Amino acid sequence: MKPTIYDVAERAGVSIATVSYVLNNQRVGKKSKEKVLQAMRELNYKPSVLASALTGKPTSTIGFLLPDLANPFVAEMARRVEDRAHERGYNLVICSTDFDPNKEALYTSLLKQKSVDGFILAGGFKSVEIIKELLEEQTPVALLAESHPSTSVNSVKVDDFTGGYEVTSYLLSLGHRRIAVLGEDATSTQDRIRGYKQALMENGIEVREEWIAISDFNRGNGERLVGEMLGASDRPTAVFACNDLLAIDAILAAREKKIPVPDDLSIIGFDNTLLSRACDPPLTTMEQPMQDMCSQVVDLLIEEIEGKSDLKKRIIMLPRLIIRQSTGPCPSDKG
Amino acid sequence: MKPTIYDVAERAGVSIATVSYVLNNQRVGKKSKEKVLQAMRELNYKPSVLASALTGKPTSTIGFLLPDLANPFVAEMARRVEDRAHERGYNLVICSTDFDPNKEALYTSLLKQKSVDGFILAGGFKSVEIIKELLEEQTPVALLAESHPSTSVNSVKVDDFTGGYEVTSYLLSLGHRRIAVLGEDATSTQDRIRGYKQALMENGIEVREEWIAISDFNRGNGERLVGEMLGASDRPTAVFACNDLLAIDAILAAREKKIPVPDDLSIIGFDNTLLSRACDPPLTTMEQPMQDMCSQVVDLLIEEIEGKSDLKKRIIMLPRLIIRQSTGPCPSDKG
DNA sequence: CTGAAAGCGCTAACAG
DNA sequence: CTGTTAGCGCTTTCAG
Repeated sequence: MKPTIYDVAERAGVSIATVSYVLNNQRVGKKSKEKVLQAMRELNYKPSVLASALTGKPTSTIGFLLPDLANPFVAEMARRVEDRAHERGYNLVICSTDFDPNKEALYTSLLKQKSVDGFILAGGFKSVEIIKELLEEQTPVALLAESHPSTSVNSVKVDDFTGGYEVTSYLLSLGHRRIAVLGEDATSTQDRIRGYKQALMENGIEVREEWIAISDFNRGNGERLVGEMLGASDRPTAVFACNDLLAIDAILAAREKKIPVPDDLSIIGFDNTLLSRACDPPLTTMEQPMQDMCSQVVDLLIEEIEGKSDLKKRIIMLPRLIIRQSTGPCPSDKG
Repeated sequence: MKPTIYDVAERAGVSIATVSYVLNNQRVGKKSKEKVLQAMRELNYKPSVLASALTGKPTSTIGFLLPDLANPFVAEMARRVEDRAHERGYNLVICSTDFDPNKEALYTSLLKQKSVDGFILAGGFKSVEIIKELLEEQTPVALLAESHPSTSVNSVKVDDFTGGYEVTSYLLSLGHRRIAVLGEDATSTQDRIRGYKQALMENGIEVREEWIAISDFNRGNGERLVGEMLGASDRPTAVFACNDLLAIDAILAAREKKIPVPDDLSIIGFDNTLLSRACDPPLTTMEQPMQDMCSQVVDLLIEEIEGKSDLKKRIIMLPRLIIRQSTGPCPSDKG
């Protein structure tokens, strides 16, 4: 069997209390301490987190719910969160929710049973009820790339409205007037679209609802949606995709229809994932300062867990336009 | 406070033992059972996994060590593993090791303290000592996309040798004679390269060591390595990249040097990740049957955890060539 | 079929 | 400074 605190105590010739004290660096005489440490080494003793957690100590484990780990953007984010969490001595239990409130409920419940110290909810977390419930139970929570205006909860995100606005303004500055949007059913998308509409309106351009496409989360759906818009005789000259993956869908759709990018169609993404550099043409995209955002949520959550701070914060970062080769001036347009 | 088994017992007017029995559906009288269930519902009682684990029950948590979650291939794999694990009622604690034996040691040790039921070690797990140690301690382990020939451990992987052999044979069949390889420092790469060499030798083609490049794990390094090979006057007409990410590096390098793909340079990847369809040209690549592999490791591990089977298996799956547009006939060659 | 009670490994008063 | 001891929430003999 694995050695327990009793084995260590016996070997060191002290009581288990003393061992426990050195474990938690409390006041312990130098000599006993050395004996205990020695015994621990000899037995290769590792205290059980379970047992200590049962007495009320934290488990140093964070539940991290995200939409879909297979999405490269999400994965990159997860890695950042993981790194910061590990730096601070926490592990991550990761669950993909697929934007499904049932899974959200299931996983939060399960992980609470496993006594995680808190939750990071990323991307498009659907169920506001669950967030409220966690809050009421005093379970530490922090939202990443998401925020619920009406609830008082820690969150870190990019300013999506501004992002959408700037993307659109950039396309407008290139002369585009017929700009489509492709998004997912997430609050971030909605904000980006609001920014998009705002920019259009400020320039006296009519918003055309048929050019606002919301993809569900099945892969390939985005490609089809863009394909349909491009198939129309009166087609857009630019597509604003609400994330890089969708932008790639748009590129594929254009390639399918033999529409050259960026000559006849400009495509702009969002996120600046690794993909955006790798695809062809390299993607013009809005960068989210992921590294920063991720370490911030982790820190925010841990402050709350460790009780160092009980005031909630909402941190909003500004996205930044990265211009590559998927966008260009609007082709001469007789419409 | 959260309700405990005592609260339920009290409310139901039975002893905690009875409650525990219904929790584990043991023999319990129909009436008491109903009362207990009722009480649980009313209190919204959820048993603590910690407490039950402390008595020797499993935690239903698996430690999943992988090289780097930010790598899209790895992330996709993680998602598959996650799905299967969840289906079977397990959660995943995910840790990225960056091929660093120190991290491997750190995380396995930490997670053992947290009483995970077993480990899945994926990709390029470096430290054989750790694997042996886990085995000796009887900690359930399964390797994914990796195997250690000399140790008796559950594993699921693709036949890398055959993969390398077939990739190379395919390039040879297209007329290529000057084939470079780009890999990472992992055992899978070594096997694939062995297959590559074998194919060359069988065709009486000399192996040129300067065309075997091993990238370290810093991004962009692959691109530079390929760039150097392509810069030489006597350059390869095909590149076999040992994974899709490296293949994209190769594409970028070729683009940089204005070498058209596949006309003047064929590039072939490995893994068939989502990326391979998205990049331009779409990548010819060796597909690993990931879905299958991932559910198999999970099942293998869980069988061991649940003690249903104590014989070890090594499952080897065959990769499959997916031909897309990044490969073509060898350009006429005066060499 | 059900209850009393010991114990899982550790923490934290409380005494000494 | 150190030991005794009572839990933490649950499982599991062992009696009844």
